[in-house]
Amino acid sequence: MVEKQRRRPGETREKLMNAALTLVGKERHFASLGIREVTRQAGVVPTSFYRHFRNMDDLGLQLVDELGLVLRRMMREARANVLQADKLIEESVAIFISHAQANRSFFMFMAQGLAGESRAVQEGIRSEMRFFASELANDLRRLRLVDHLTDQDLDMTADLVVRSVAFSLTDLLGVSPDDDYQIGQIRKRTTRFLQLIFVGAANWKSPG
Amino acid sequence: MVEKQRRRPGETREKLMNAALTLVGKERHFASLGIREVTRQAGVVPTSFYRHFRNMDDLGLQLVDELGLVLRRMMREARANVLQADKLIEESVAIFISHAQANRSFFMFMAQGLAGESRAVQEGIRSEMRFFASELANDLRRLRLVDHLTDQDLDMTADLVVRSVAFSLTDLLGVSPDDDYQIGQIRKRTTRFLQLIFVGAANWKSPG
DNA sequence: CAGCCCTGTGTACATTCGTACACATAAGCG
DNA sequence: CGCTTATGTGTACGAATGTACACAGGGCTG
Repeated sequence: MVEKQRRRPGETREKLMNAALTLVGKERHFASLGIREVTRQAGVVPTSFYRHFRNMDDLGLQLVDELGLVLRRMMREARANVLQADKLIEESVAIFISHAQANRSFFMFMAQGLAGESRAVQEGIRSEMRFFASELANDLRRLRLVDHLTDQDLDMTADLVVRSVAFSLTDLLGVSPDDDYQIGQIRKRTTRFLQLIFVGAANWKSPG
Repeated sequence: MVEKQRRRPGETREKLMNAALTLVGKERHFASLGIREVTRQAGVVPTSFYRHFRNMDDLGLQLVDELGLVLRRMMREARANVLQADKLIEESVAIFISHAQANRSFFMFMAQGLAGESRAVQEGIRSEMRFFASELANDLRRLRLVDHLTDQDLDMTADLVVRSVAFSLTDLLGVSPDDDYQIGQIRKRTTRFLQLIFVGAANWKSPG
């Protein structure tokens, strides 16, 4: 009797994933979310959840996949906008921060997941970061800014860069999105971190 | 009628805090722990919880305080054992890893708390890290290894070091405590990160 | 058009949760 | 000794949770 029109396929699934992200965006930790809570936020009946996910961990894994897309978009934009090596670091950090602001919940989920309770999610996020670092290493190789480094040392440098930026996430997500002053401070600090790392790379001599 | 002998004061409180840590050590996330769960693990009736803590966040805050003690102990040991600057980094990293292994649950709690859901716990852990970084900066100043840096740049360097080491935590806590090979890899990688940072610091010229 | 699958709903239930309350015992203190 | 305070236990209950099951309707394929 209740008339339901057919919605776009996968709509509820999206609603559920967005609901989880929304809750994460509201200071809630993903590990503490429940199925009922998420479906409530999504405006859907609890049992609908099982049509798309086996449990919350499963939903988390699918969020990691989407996170990968977000990161790739960010990488593409950075590649397009950072043309000359001059302001490379400043611009990259700025792009990162702007993406982190625009996808706050996603990045919160990422920061949480690094020490989350699902081993699979943890490994998924770690893997995304590794991929990101290896792409960064490729870009650096291509730009020939640090020509004297071995591949291995370049990988290490890229890894350290990605970690430092990722850690800045926890700073960024700890302040209000409107607090431009604090965000500017974080941007400056992150930039200096990366500059310090690159100075290190420029003067690095492989051990042995 | 049930005869209870008086235990050491604060014993139950310790049991509860240890119970929470134990659960965190078992891949559980602190944010997902419940009062009943913790009291069950502690072998105590649920209502006892309220004799010592207002809620789980409160317990978390008190754990942060204890975490401070653990960190201070580690710092003291590092200061005592790292006498000559020669192997400073290697030894410090080794001491860190050994402490992280010995207090695995504590450090897991710390890694989780950085992106946890209680703002107060988050801020507490961040504050411990700031303190740690400032102590490290003092030590570096005292050792006069990086004499040309301004105080501000030295603080930045120490901050980056602490962050890098903290991030290594998530690596470390992701592998089995018995997997000596992987742990060795993490130790080497962390060591090289710090070396890279110090090379950067040694060649750093303050902007402006 | 008939049938099936996919997706969403409603109901149901045992389990778990947080917490309130009353009570018991031991310690400290006058 | 008697009183207060701190700490622990037992019972209780309303609310929330995960999930099982039966059902409904639209879309696709035959």
